[in-house]
Amino acid sequence: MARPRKIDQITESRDDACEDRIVHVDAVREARVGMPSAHEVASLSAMFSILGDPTRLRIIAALRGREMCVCDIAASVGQSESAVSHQLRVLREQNLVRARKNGRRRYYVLDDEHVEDVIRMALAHVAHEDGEGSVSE
Amino acid sequence: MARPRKIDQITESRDDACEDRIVHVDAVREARVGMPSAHEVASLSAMFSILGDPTRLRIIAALRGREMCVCDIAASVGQSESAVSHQLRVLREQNLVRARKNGRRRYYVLDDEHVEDVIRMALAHVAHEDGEGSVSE
DNA sequence: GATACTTGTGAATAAGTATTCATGTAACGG
DNA sequence: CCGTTACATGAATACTTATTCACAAGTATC
Repeated sequence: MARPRKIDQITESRDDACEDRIVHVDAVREARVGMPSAHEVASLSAMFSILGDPTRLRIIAALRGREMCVCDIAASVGQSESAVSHQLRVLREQNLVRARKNGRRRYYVLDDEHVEDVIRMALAHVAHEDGEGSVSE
Repeated sequence: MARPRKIDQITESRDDACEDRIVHVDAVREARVGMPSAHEVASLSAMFSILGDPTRLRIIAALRGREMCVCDIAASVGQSESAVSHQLRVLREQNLVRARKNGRRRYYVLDDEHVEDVIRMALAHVAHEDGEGSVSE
């Protein structure tokens, strides 16, 4: 009925808490052993959440191999400069982009070489899915 | 002040719309050329959104190399079976997991070899970030 | 068939979030 | 200075979403 909490609490592995019902004890144990740490899960989900927004994804895509000022980014992704600026702050806080100041412009560049790899791999994934025809069914 | 729309409209590239101000015309053109298609952006962001939830991420992590029934997944990720069932439906609809029915149990497996790769790469990224000490500052 | 068990699902709801508007601030030009 | 440009930021708000509760549906067991 409610939604009491979201983050911060579920990052616990609950090894000590009551485990409602377990059918395959060994499978659960293995799953728990192989489970990324709470910190890793938090970092990963934070990163994926950031990439999960179309505007941010476009911003990152636009910045591949290029530095751009805010208004050009806005034009590239088709959003207002204010909206882009808000999202750039999110990306900045996660160290995904970095800004260089030149006059009154601010030129943004990607600050994370791994993110490009992840997106490239995910793009390949999407292309493969489409080719296989198993994307939306 | 408002937030009139979110998806479905911003997926347009707006090549025809008014582009507020453009400083570096060539950079914007290049960015637009290199921009993934609206369909790709939508698919990518949908996939990243799914991975952006800690519970779903844990579910996927638990299912790596293993098939599990719902109650064991719930015990592994530390959530109620209902919550897990809801999330499994999301994962099912995106063809990330697949269910096998056996008696009254339902055994889930990963249905996407690429997702594991993406997560593995992202994990490496997080580990690297931590080592560099540039994750939360 | 009745009952217990496992999972799916719908409604409710609280928390989260992305955009817009308005405004602030720094940099440059007059 | 004063206005303009380029960007940042705070508040407002509409939209999204993850969990919980209650219950339904299917299955095995008695």
